[in-house]
Amino acid sequence: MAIQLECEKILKERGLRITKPRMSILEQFLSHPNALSHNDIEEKILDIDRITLYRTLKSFEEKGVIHKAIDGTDKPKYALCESSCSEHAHHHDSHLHFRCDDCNHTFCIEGVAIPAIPAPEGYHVKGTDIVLNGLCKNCS
Amino acid sequence: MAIQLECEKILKERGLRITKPRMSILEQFLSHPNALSHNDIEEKILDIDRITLYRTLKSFEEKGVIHKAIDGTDKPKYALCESSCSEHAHHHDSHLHFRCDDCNHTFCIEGVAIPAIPAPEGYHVKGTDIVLNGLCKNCS
DNA sequence: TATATTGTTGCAACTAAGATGCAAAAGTAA
DNA sequence: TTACTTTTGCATCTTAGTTGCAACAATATA
Ligand SMILES: [Mn+2]
Ligand SMILES: [Mn+2]
Ligand SMILES: [Zn+2]
Ligand SMILES: [Zn+2]
Repeated sequence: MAIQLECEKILKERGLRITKPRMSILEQFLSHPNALSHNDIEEKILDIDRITLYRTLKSFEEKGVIHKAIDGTDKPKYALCESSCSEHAHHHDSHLHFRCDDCNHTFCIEGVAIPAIPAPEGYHVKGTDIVLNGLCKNCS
Repeated sequence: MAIQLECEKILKERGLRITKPRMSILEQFLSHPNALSHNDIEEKILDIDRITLYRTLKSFEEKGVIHKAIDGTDKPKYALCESSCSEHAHHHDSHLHFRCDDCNHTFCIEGVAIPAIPAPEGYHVKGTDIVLNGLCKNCS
């Protein structure tokens, strides 16, 4: 499917109006395999206000279009959600993230089972986030 | 051992001069079981310049006194290192962190083995960070 | 296809986080 | 006590993120 059409489809499905900034931002996510920071996007789309970008990322996250990819750095990064995610629930509890030491890109890794970590004495575990680091496919 | 003496000992061991700000900051780490953010410390020690705090945290980290505790939030938190850590190497690769959903405190968890995560196809894994969340001992 | 309605954008203005240069002050060793 | 070196605190700057608001754009519906 053409990338434009796919963007429109996603925005419509999540009840977001189709606007120029949203289309270009979403296009960035669809055309990059790695998670993107606010800054990454700002550098790629020059004709967009940074406040709009903040707000777009926030509403994308709220509507289940993107999710924060925890990668151990201080700069938040965002990545596309699975199509099953919605305003009400994100459904990728069990995927992990990989940060490349060389290119510094962060990737969502689907299809690797998250092991159950034995709960430390006295703690009640509800969730597990795993961040791997090392060399990505390109940098190996 | 008196807490003052312990602070002095740690600073001397790591080749850091004993100064008033360093003593009070280190005292905070020794007297709290949870990881502390810049802000946590600033609120507790009122007579210290925030720039000095930034620089102290940085040199503590460089000298192996504290380490960054990855906890999935955007605010960096720091926790005491094991005594085996040094300027040249941190030796707590294999401990994990727990963030409490209720009190928002982050704890280092020693003594829970970090499982080997199967490496995703094409990636070369060098390290694993695990962050658990749920309820801590106090909040359970 | 024009209009009403509502959501979105971009700007200004603000707050918070963090870094750097530098002179004065403090710690250490002789 | 002095000489040497590190550390501190201040001023200043940069970057990150938030909020209020008027103008504007997207959609619905007549
Ligand atoms: Mn992800
Ligand atoms: Mn730790
Ligand atoms: Zn890479
Ligand atoms: Zn708690």
